[in-house]
Amino acid sequence: MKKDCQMRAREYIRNTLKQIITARGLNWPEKVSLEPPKEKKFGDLATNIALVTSAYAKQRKQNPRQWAEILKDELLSLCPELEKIEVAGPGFLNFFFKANFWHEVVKNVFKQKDDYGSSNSGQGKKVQVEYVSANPTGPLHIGHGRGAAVGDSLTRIMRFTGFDVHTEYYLNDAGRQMRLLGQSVWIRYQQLCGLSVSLPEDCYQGEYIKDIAEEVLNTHNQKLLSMPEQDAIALCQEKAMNSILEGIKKDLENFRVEHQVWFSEKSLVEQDEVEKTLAYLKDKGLIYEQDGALWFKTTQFGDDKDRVLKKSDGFLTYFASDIAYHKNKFERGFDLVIDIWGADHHGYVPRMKAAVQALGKDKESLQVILVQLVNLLREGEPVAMSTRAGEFVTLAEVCEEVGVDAARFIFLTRKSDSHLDFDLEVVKKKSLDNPVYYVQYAHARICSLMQKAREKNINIDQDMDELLPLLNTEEDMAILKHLDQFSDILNTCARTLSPHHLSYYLQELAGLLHRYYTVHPVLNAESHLLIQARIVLFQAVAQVLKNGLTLLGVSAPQRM
RNA sequence: GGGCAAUUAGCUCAGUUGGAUAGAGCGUCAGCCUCCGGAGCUGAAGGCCGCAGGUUCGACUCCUGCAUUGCCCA
Repeated sequence: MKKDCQMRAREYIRNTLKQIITARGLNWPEKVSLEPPKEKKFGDLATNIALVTSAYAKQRKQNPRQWAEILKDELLSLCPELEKIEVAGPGFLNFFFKANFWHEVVKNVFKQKDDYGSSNSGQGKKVQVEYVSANPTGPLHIGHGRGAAVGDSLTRIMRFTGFDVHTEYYLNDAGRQMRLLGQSVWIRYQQLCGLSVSLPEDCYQGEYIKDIAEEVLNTHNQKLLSMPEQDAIALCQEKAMNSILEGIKKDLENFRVEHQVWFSEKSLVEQDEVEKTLAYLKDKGLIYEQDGALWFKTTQFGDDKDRVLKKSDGFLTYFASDIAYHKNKFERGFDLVIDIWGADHHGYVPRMKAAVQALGKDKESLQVILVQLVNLLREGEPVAMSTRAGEFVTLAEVCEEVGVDAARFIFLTRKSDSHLDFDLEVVKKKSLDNPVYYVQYAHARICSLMQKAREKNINIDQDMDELLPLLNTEEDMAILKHLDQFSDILNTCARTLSPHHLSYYLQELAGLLHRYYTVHPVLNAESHLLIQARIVLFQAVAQVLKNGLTLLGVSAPQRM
């Protein structure tokens, strides 16, 4: 995969700079920056090299600016691709490239099409992303949706940037919660059969429990009443889990989220993997017994206190099976394991990292992304949400009301770590309160223009090398340079495990397009060549918008 | 009582290896339709980046303390 022009530019300058620096007996400083500056008046690329090496200049009785002037002259004589270099501020060097350098980006977009922006930065590194993993005790709510969007988009981006990503959903199908679920359905079932039993407070209260009980009644009539209670509860439990799981899978599919593997906690227990893991840790001398319980010395790896793996009543803790699960993950050969958790589980991170180290892995090979809980509002007023009381708005209901595109885009327009107010009325609004429409509109607008061009029989019959030089206005350059940064942004998203940078990039690109559109006529441009040149530019923008939206899991509509 | 995070414009939020005059949208105010989609564009006003110290050529960014908020654990 080719490096993009931005990177090529950077390499180009860096190599030459390095020559100049080392020829003077200086080392290449680690802290040097060579990046596109925020403001375009500072050039296409800027470096602080003269500041970072100011000690050298001081020795020779020069201030950083004088030193920068010397570097400038040498660079200009060595770099024909440069239009000019300016020395600015305390001693920054600002580089300006020639226009034809930026025209190349359009060719690259057309060459690579749906692959434009992709790279091999990940070098095929084997990565697992485990996300959502909600207990199958009720429908997904909006908080799960946020984790789903982040996990899915991150997966798409990392695959696009050269990682070998595998997705997984961990199914907690073996604990107290599941027994409670069976219990809840069993009681509702008995009530439907006319028995006067009441639902204990710690049971699941939601309406969906009644629906499941009714399904049980429909298939089995009153047969369960004559069964041993344990069997009846077990039957209810299985029925409930399957029914809820089916709903979860449907909701995720509707949300455009795919898990390749559904990993059962129960299977770990049944295949003795938890016991084997305990034995493994015991072998390493990391386990001791106290007060009738088994403890894991997580403090050896930086946790604040040791943790219980098996309680005095003989039951294994969730932590025990989680360690077994992560052991299993690493045995499957993943170089990097990414867990996406609700932020309320943050206290769990140190002990899980401790476990990973006890398994002989670097603690960095587990990355936990914490997703803050979502605050659901309607016109600024909080919407009551309590799983226990069964009052909550499900993800499916939210998607129904605001649309999958809008919901996903909102989730992916904030860093996952920060609190999110999700106001149904705002997200529903088709205005800039909700930038998804702004970006999609840019794409639809281009498509509509292209349609019109076809109707007018306008064809591209000229060579690119004839057309591209006509893209020479300030607005042209702004778009070209922005298109060129696409793969950089994707690499940033992958490196920092945060897809939201892409969302901001797309909003900026859409903004540049809308601005261009009002300033420059396309199909009504003054010459036939100019019309073609601008069509080509617009097609390139549409392609990048589409690539970016696809990576967010948001549609790129032709019409709106 | 400990721990983790957050605190940036009236509101919602970006700012990820420490860089130049801290950005965007909404909202407010003022403009742009004989012309390709006005779900758009242009401009203005709006800031002690929670507070106080420290590190250095330079701090919204890193360190320490404090305040407020949220969550987790006892």
